[in-house]
Amino acid sequence: MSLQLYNTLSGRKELFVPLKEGEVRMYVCGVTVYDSCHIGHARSLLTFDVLWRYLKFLGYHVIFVRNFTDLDDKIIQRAKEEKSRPDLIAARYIREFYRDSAALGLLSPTHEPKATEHIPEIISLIQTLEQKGAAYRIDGDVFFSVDRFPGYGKLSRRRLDELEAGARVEIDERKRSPMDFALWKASKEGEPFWESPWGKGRPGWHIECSAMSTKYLGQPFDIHGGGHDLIFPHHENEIAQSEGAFGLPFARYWIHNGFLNINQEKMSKSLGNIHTIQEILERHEATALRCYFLASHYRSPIDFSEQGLDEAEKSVERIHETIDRVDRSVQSSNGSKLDAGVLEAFRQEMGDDLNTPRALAFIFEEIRSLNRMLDEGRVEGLLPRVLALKRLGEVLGLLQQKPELFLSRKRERWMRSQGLSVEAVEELITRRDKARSAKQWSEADRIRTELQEKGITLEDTPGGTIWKVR
RNA sequence: GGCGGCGUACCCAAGUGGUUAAGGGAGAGGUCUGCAAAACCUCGAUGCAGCGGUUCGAAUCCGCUCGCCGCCUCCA
Repeated sequence: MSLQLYNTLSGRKELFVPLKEGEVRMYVCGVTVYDSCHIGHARSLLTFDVLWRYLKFLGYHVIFVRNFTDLDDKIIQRAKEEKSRPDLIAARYIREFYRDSAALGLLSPTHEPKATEHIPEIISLIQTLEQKGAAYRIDGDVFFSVDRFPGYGKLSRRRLDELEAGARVEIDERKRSPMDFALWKASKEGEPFWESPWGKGRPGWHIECSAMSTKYLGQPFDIHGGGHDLIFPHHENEIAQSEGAFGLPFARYWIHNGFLNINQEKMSKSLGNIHTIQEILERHEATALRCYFLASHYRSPIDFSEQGLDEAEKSVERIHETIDRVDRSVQSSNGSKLDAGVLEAFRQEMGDDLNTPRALAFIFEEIRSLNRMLDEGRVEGLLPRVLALKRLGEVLGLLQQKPELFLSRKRERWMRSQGLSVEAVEELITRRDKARSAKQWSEADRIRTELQEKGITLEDTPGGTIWKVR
């Protein structure tokens, strides 16, 4: 089954064919480490985590690079505010990033380069641009000259004259053209700096991605991704730098995830509507957040809501419940094959520009079908389908933990928040069981009601009474 | 001003020319159960912002109108 991906560069879905057969080289813009990551970052991270997992599922060897921007104005600003140092600020938020990343269940990329560790490559790239006449220096600054790159604007579909007409940014009068951007910035007193042919300074924002992507992936490489907001100017500038320097295409497929809004507004510090990943994961399972995002197409904007997250949590719980039910009732035998039809149906949906909502819909159809088989006691042919389903769950990152672990974590969080103890609950259940055996239904129901008021639901199954929260 | 996107049931959300408009959550009825819960079954949009048009046929294409949003500035 083929994979079609929407390429921002062409503005349409294209058949994905990697440059080198069987191998995919992919670069995604990571975060600037000046503050905690929020759920908008989470959406982008999860989008490309799923793309990576899916490419591997298709059998590709994937080299995945995601950078850290560990030096820029915002980090310097933050350091000043805290009377700290930029490198310490960056180190702190990189640590936080790794913690969030683990909590979200992200697979680690092949490489996670930092801008500060690639200064020689950056300097060398700027020198190449200077030699080509695409860059010019003013005092200790070096700028890219957009007029020297005829393709400027091809990614964001803008023309230079339109950009200039609409430019609202305060223009640095020294620049030759208003859209020229900094490749290298002379450092001011007290700012971090590196020695360079242009004096003490530091890289501009865009140049690091050009330097690092090419170092690890070569040029051209297959996929370049990031948030929708990066199309202009960041990715446009990356193209200008890399193609301007080497005269080769830069990245072949440009993939951008849609934005996440809060109450139809962008998340921003000034609006005070930022939800950090950490904050959300205190109240919800990471799997629920993942499922919530997967229920929308990655390019569509999402208007974030906790209600939506609650609904997603219920639906993902159903997947876990079903698989747990299968695990409890069907003898697993080794050597079982994965059901080819299930895998193929999944590829069909995902192959259409990662249509995860449809892939998810298919999974729920399978869930219903499997439950019916179990209800009816028809277990022949069930195992291959369950194994295939588990595989799909892994590719989407939904089934990273065993179902019983998902259920018990949810239970623990509830018990902790309500100040309940497992022993007390199980004691009550034992008493109810005794009452039930004696057919003392009113006493049994009284205990069940008591537990229900504490958010605990009982299920009397043939194998005994099990309990769930909320 | 320029460029782009969106408006589908109570809520979320697929579907971009052709049999009965996915899926999830909520709701109603039923099977099962001591009663429940879970699971399963059934039922929920003669209609896809509105109005015109093209077509044998449109949620899907075209035009207009209304409403909402993003980018053009640091931003996932």
